Amino acid sequence: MSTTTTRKRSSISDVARLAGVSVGTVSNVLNRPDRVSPSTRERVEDAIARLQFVPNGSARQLRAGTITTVGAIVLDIGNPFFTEVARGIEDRLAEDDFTLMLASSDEDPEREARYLKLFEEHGVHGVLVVPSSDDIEPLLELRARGVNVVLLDATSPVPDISSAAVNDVAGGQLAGNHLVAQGHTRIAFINGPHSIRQCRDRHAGMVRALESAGLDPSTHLLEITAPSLNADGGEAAMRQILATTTAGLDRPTAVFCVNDLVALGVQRTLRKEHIDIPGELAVVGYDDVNFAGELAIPLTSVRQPTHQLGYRAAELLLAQHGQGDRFRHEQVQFQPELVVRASSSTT
Amino acid sequence: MSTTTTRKRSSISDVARLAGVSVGTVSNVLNRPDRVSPSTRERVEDAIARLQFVPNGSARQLRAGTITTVGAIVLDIGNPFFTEVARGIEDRLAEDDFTLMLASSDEDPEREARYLKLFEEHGVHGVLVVPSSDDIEPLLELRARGVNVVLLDATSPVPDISSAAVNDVAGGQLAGNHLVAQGHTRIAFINGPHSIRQCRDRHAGMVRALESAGLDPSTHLLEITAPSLNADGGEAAMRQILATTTAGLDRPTAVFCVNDLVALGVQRTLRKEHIDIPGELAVVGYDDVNFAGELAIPLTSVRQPTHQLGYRAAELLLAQHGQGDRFRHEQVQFQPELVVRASSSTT
DNA sequence: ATTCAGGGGTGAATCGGTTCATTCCGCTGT
DNA sequence: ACAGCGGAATGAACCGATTCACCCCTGAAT
Repeated sequence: MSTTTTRKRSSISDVARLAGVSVGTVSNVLNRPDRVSPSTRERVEDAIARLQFVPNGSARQLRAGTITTVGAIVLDIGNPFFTEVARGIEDRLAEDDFTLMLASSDEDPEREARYLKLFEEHGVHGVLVVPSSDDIEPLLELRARGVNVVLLDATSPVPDISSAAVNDVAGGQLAGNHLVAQGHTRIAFINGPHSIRQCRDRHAGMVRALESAGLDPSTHLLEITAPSLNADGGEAAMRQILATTTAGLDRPTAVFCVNDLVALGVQRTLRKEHIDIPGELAVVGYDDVNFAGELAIPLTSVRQPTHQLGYRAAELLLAQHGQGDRFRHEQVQFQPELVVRASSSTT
Repeated sequence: MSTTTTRKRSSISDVARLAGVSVGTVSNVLNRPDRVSPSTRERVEDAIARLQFVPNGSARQLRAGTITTVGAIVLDIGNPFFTEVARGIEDRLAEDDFTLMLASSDEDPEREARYLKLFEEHGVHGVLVVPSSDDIEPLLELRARGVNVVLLDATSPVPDISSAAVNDVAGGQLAGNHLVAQGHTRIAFINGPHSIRQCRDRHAGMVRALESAGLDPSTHLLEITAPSLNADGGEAAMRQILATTTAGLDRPTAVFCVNDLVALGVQRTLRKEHIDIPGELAVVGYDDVNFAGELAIPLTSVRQPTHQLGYRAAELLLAQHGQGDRFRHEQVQFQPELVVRASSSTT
């Protein structure tokens, strides 16, 4: 049983004293054991064990500079899409013995900035960021200060920064084409703020789909901004649509949701209101999260290669190691894929 | 536009030189602005801005000791239960301007140990841990070395460590009583390894429910260990049950799943195999995650106060601040609640 | 015997902040 | 004119590791 008293952390010099060697030797035991004779090494290791010595990471890092931690900031940790991406990141990092620190910005640039500062102050090797706004200037500055930066689920507007993303315009277009093909001409889009690129792009894709079908978006597309990008936000937005439109008249016959959590809220609302899916209202989501296929009405959704996205982004980050300005940055883009299920298909 | 060259981080003495003051003054501007005359303060702030100075967290922490970061280690970041708990933690921490570093142990004690070490080396203020095994000795040692520790979703076996948990025996019992009341006498339990307390306790609760109904668990309860505690694990376990039992004979008429992700996998499997829920097989999950009520067959589940759990745990951690050994530790326990839906109810 | 090589170990300098005893300076009161 | 005072600024010591120039010693080579 360990003691219950809180004693001060012991330092490398405590170990050195107890083992009867110099601090330099202890440091060598820690970092280059082969440079130390077996007998002294054992003495030192004994002392380490006896004192329960744990090296002070701050001191080590202060002197040595580099470190094997990377930070990641995603928009919403409650969204399975992002946790799957995080899993992909972790898997790639683990291959090089790096560890991940995960944080959620909740789409708030201020929170994002706070975490970036935290990461930078602690000297992470790099950061993977899903930007919560278009202003990537802070990220460029961060990079200029020596922190590797890779944009995640975003495409870099400048060539000298790497990014991994999924084509969201194509995703929106897939959804739009599908709905149009199903004969819908009044479509609602429950979206997030256009300050978020993903939202803007998916909207653009939807617009493009309508236009290429000869439908004027300004009359055939109704965009609603959800108060939050989760199930509750979806419910609120759906209720707003129901409250401001009349069935059979101006009410949309299909609703496209910016993600599956929103779609979940929409389905919940429609069930409570006894509105038939897809008969009265077709529903399409985005992300194809794990439960999408098992919902009361299995959800049509746009699938993204989540794990791959995270994995590749981490790879881009690790590749920059030590390359400095010489590194050839890459903008990787994956393609989404439509998974059609009962929520939008009349057959 | 920022420059594209990677320059070295500037330090406090660079700022001091540029502003024409001493390093001490710069430090004061940073930490106690009121001790500095407005004119010098402005000069220093100018210099900071011009150099894009970001204080080195390692150095600061090395000298100052304390810090406002806490670490949390959960079993599976892909499980909405844990992300909701994390949200609760974050909310409480934010009130005191602390920030959260989140990590996932994947139920692997070794990964847990790695993250604990990482957190300790970086001198976090404390850690919240969902233990991946019963051996909390490492955590006690960690505490003895001065890191505050609170057990999350676990009850401390020793009185001098705080914890916040939900009564899992009661949860298992709720599920068991319900299934028995519905007339089931052959029940399968898709569980995780008993090295995880939650799994053990839920099992104990189920056993207790059967016994109090006069049913011998050894013949009426079939426990299967899922290879992983997610949808894929649930699917594998369910297929194993189907492969080793015969409908109408020894096949269970109800299956209790250790969490909702597993239940999701079970539902998926049963749908593919055209087995009716709850007619041929009733399904009960655990956690009542956001999508539980919207599944094809709405899922009966044991609800836990996730947000509250995280919030309270964080509170317990923050309360220990500076109290040292004098602190009166607390073992908080919440009660779960059964939410009955169509997946287990014949009415 | 002398030189040399090199393994093993030493300890002071260093990283970039915080802290605090000390100095500096301008102003008031007598 | 001078002691006294207090706000502002200084700069050296310190936190705990890493690093590296240097020393010691033993055994091999000349």
